[in-house]
Amino acid sequence: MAAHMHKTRRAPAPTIKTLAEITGYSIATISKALRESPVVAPVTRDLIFKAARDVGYQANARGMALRTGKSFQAAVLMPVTAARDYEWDGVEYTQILSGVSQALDGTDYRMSVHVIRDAADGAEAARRIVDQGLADGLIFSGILADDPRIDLLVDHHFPFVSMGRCRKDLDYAHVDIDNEWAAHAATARLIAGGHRRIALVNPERRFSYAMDRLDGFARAFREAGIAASADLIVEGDLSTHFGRQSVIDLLQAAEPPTAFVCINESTTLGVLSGLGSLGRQVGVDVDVIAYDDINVSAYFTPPITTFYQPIEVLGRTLGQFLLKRMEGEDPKALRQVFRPTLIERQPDNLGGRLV
Amino acid sequence: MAAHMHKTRRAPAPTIKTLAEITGYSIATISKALRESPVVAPVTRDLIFKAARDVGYQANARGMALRTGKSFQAAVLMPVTAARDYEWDGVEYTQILSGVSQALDGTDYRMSVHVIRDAADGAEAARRIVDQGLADGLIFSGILADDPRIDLLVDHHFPFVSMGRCRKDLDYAHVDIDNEWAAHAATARLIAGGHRRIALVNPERRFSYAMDRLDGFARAFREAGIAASADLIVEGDLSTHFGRQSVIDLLQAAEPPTAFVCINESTTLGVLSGLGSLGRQVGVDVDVIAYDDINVSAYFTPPITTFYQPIEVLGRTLGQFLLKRMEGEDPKALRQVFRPTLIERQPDNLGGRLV
DNA sequence: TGTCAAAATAAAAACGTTTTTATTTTTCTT
DNA sequence: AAGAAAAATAAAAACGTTTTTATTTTGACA
Repeated sequence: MAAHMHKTRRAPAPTIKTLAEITGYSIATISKALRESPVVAPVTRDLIFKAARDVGYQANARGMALRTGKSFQAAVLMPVTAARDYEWDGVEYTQILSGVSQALDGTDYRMSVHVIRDAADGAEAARRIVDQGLADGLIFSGILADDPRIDLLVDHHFPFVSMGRCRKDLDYAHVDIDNEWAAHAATARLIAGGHRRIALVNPERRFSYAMDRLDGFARAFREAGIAASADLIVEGDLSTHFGRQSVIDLLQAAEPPTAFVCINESTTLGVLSGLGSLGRQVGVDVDVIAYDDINVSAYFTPPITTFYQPIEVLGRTLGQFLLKRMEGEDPKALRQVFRPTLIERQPDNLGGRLV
Repeated sequence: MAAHMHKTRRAPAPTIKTLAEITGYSIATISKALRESPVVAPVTRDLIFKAARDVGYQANARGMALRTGKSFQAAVLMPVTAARDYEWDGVEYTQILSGVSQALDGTDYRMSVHVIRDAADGAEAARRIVDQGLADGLIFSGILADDPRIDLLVDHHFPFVSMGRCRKDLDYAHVDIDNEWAAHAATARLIAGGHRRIALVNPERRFSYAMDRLDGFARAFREAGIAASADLIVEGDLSTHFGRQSVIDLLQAAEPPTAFVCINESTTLGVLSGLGSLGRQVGVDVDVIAYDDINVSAYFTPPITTFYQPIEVLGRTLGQFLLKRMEGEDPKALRQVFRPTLIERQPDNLGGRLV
């Protein structure tokens, strides 16, 4: 029967103009009322709010964006190096994004994610975001000892929060792990357990936190009055592959390590894999202590003692700080350095058992 | 000396108006020229392009957005269930985002990520994105057998690509893993190796792909003319914790399983952890076969035989399909189902060894 | 009750585009 | 060389806001 059922035309979304027609006020008044400007009379404000609720008014983000010059986007740079076969990469970013998103929840800001492949790519992305106003604020990690992004953003007064600190004396908002402290604590623990030949599986030195860890590692030896096993420091990307290969290489040295300090859950898995393939048993032949941010070490075989700091918390703090920065808060007030907590998991009889 | 060094005022970014002034053409012509409209003379087009290049003109996304009604955002719903202590969660999303981002690279679209906590949250996010025009297209996963998001989006003619298929007969763009096939192949392999008591660690049935796997699992038994070990099917979230607990529960049954089919790398790690803690050796006491999308199983101890499909490829396809959908391409033409490839890693002597 | 200040609201401009419509210029035809 | 058609360009309007400026209304005071 119904000859040609044409699609139900959806009513166009109401705008402030709609509200103006409904209430009889001008669009200027509507706008001010909705933004709770004190110049509009309380009674009309309430009236307008009611009308807005009735028709289900939602401010048009594009109109606001054009007028205000803001984008209402909080950008996050997500590093993914993933060459083929290195795909367990950046897995902790899920948690970071989750944390940032939680902080942004209920605000007008959305989270946009920019995947970057390396440091140069990251610098370029930051530049583009600033130049084109792609976002109102920026969050990023993998801070280099001398990071061009930080210089750029500070210079442009662009709101940002970095996860990690660079090694320059600049004022900027940041969240970080106390890497020096953690590396020191881990190393000192192994030294106290009798280890002398301790390997450090570390990121490349251009990363700021790689330096921090080297510092902590060295301090532990210094405080114990022993020469650091500097020849057992390996540096590379944070892949599982790298962890595995490092173990295989290190263990065929003349004086092989009796213990390992690992950088993150990804390399730790690689280290365990390497040890397993060489038939070495963790907690018997060798000790491993790691840093973990996604609480996965409990499931390794065997479970590994770690310094644990849930990275989602950092993500949340990053988001909160960024919101404040975007509102103009002084970056000096927006700094937080977390100390991970030790979680003992091995049947850990570190105390003269080995060596 | 320099008394009061005032900040160098950055020149305002050039607009089409700037270009109009420089070239002497009207803004209408500038706009059309930049968009390569055929109505503008080639010679003036070139002239305008040159001017644009010279002054470093970048189209203002906000102006375009307002005028066109588009947002130039491709939204991705990222599920993060992460209760405390279940934090190795959704780790494959890094790769998905990476893939989507690759596809979007070089286009005008940016990727915005919306974190969702559960199915209801996801439905709400989809609704908000559609209603408020937060994005021009949507990508999401974790498809339910009867997924409200798909109904909503199809109904609104909103461009989207789902990772996974729902169990309703609707036309929509999607990318999927052939879960039925993979579950069948894994189960059949174990049956051929002599296993009869095979456990399936599966997601909850409301997920479409959980059903697909059940189908494949059942088919393998049916084809072998054996009754399926239906009592060994466990269903839960995809956490490592669940994998571990499932093993512990299953192995104290009257007739425990001699093999496990695992759903993803996260549960697999849990299963291995559970087996390890019970002193069972994979490849000796019990066989495990898994599905892996981030290529991490090679590093488990022992390495696990898996059906592997790099999920970044799916991400890339999702992004490519979405672009096409947003350009109006027929969803019927945008479907792809991937079959993972078997990677044998165990010293796998499946062939009458057990049982 | 008339004047003036304060309060409330309205009008208009602007943000940077795209698109529709109008105008001018060029080219072709005869 | 005139006229018409086609090509090229310009003008103007619109997208939905916010903000600045202008106008009207109200209230206080004498």
